[in-house]
Amino acid sequence: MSDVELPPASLQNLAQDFREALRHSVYLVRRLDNEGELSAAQLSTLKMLLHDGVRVGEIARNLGVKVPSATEQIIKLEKADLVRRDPDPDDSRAVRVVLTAEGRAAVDSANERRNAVMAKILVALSDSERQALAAALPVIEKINSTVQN
Amino acid sequence: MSDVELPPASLQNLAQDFREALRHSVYLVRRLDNEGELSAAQLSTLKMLLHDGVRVGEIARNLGVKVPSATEQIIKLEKADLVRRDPDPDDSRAVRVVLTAEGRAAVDSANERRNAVMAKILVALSDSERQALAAALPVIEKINSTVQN
DNA sequence: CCCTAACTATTAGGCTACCTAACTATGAGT
DNA sequence: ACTCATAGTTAGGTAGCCTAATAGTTAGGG
Repeated sequence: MSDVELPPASLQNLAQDFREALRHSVYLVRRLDNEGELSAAQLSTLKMLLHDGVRVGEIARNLGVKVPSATEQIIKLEKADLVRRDPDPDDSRAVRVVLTAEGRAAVDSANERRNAVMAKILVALSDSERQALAAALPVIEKINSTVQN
Repeated sequence: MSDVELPPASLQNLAQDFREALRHSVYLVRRLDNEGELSAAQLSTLKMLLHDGVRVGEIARNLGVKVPSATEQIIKLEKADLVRRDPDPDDSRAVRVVLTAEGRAAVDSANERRNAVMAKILVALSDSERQALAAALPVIEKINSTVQN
């Protein structure tokens, strides 16, 4: 390989360290997940629906899963009366998934519970640590958005 | 609830935003996972073994899973000749899991592949973005370490 | 028009990785 | 030596993802 354009070692290190942090974060997410009445996948799905009337395909795309996986989650949520599947008035192939009142309440409650757990962790950090974290979040989201495919 | 000790709204927001970032990162991790010959769980398990002779219970604890889940992974890795299970000389209930030469090679190769993918993403960031990310990683790891339960 | 190609969603079947409960074997304390 | 705790495995179950196959709908070209 050429030595032009070769990313500096620091980039490799950053990649390594970031990957490691993400790996460990998986355990954190898992922990958070036990905290709730809703699974992570279910909560994520419900969150998509806060803007009413979303199609299955759009949900799948936003969640980074295939359409059948989204359908599966939606069916579970429907059985729990958290969502409803309405026909799309404009396209009868499509389905508009909407939150029920219970669904909306469930999102709020699950969100609060999980935020509380997370806040309890964050409160142990110093101001500068919280600042560093806050400053990095947009970057992380930018990175995440590159995966949107 | 009392209004003393109540965390400021910014803490709630940070918790919210961080959770959201983690949620999206799951998709990134999934993407990275398809990049490798080893699954994330397998690679994580192998990584534990870079310090030779680790017990099953310790692996489980480090991976944040229960012992049977660790056993399951180890058996798969053993079938693939990536690890070996040796009796513990000091405690014959215990098992010392050690990497084989192939296992060590597999870790290195999978790591490189994944780092390369990640580096390709990171190279698109600006210097200050990379700095912000780098500055936050220790904080994130600190947060992660609080979960070690 | 209508026929084909593209698209939306569901169903069917399969895999991985996790869990709990029950078991085996060994170790350690009294 | 008996009991209780500890290390690991086995058995059985669940969630969440996938691909392939299917049904129904739309849209565009002859």
